[in-house]
Amino acid sequence: MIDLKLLKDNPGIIRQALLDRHENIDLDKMIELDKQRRSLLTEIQELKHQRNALSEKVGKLKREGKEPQALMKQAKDLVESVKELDKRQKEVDDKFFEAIKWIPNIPHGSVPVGQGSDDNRFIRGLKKPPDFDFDVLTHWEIAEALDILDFKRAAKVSGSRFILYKGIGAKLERALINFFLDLHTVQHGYTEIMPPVLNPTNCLYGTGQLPKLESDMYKCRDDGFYLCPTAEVPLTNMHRDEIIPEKQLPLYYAAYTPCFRREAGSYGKDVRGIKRVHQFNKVELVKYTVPANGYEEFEKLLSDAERAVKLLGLPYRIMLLCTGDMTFAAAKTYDIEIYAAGMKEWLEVSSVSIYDQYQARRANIRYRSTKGKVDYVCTMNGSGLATPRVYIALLENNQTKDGRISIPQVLQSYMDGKEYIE
RNA sequence: GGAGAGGUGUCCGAGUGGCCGAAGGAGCACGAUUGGAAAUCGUGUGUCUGCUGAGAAGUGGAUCGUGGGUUCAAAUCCCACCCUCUCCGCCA
Repeated sequence: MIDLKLLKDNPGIIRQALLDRHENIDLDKMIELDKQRRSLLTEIQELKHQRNALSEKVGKLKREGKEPQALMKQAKDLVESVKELDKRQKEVDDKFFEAIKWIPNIPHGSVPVGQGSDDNRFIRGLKKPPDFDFDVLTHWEIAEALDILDFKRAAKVSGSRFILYKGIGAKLERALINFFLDLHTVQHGYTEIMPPVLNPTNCLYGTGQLPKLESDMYKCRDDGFYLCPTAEVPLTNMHRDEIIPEKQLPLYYAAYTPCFRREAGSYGKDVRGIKRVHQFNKVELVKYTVPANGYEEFEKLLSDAERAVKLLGLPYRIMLLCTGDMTFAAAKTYDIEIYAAGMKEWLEVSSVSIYDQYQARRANIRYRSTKGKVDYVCTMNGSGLATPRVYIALLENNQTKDGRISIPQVLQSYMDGKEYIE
């Protein structure tokens, strides 16, 4: 949620943000609703004040053993009009708060203004894809030859866009998850969490998936739960409605969870292989910080995720997303992309975003400063990393001329010391 | 799934219709004490929000799990729901 003071005092900033993000939202209507609700509120509060004053007098009279009938009648009449106004106010209020949920976050000043992925800015890493001196295969060709992914049976069990890992292929997936978790918890200081992955509606509003991404999530019919689309949801909602003492900040959390996405609207896109699937594994990193330290911690979070890619020895680059390519709630986002030699494309393996106080306002996560002031925390998160695309890159970049896959050294201890999949 | 107990501020906990935004304690902040600290003593300390104000502040409203209801007046009474704990049942 944006800061409501902005809407009242400085709507120009929001207007510019909407323009930069190419969001078509009727801001004037919201400003008008806000005015309405404020004036109604003032009116109601005045009446309630009168009522309260009368009630107080009634109490006093009774205590003194006097007759309060006249005052009680007066108060009763007042109450009627209060009820009427209350109802109207609630209607306007509901409309207003429903509407402002659709206002996205204000992009940070360092974010380039642009339309889409072509306007993203190269930050660091590899500028050109690496060369191979033989004909490289795609990951689905390699996986089938090595019998480590079973596409047919995945489809039989669950349909298209599902993965069935097999044998040492399954072990490789598990190795990646464990490597990521160990790296971030032992070396980067994150606390490991294993959260529930069925999350109720209010959690998804808290992190900003709802209302906008409703159609991209799986919903349980009978209980209203959503299947967790990213561990960001449980990790950020852990401290919902809390006031955290400043001394406890920053909080670092890392969690492995499966992630579920309907991929609605991507029919026919990336159907081969495991680039775009309905269920995938991801280790997610989430930080809660004091707003003043937000961007410093954000850069550190990025390098924590980057380190995972580096240690795996995969070719990567870091891109700064432009205003048009960022998600709804983010103020700034970096993507880490790995080059997949077989598919010949850059794959997003991590999206690292900072939300400033936007998520915290929605989820009501605050901190008490050492001086006693209460304010919203700053939240941020990033994948560290999402496995399927790392898996793709491993198969496609680490393939050898003779059809084997070399296992990166950091994974070998998780793979019974093996150096190759063959 | 059945039976019972309970949900109050940052935390613990008292409060059964008006003088209760809420005793007491812990914590936290500031000050005194100290060479410094601990301990001790003193003072302060919920949150959200409307209006006025440049601001300091002033003055209102709301808030005791959530939503309704009764009443001039609700933390307190009534109804529904949610959650937690204990016991029983079922079960990986």
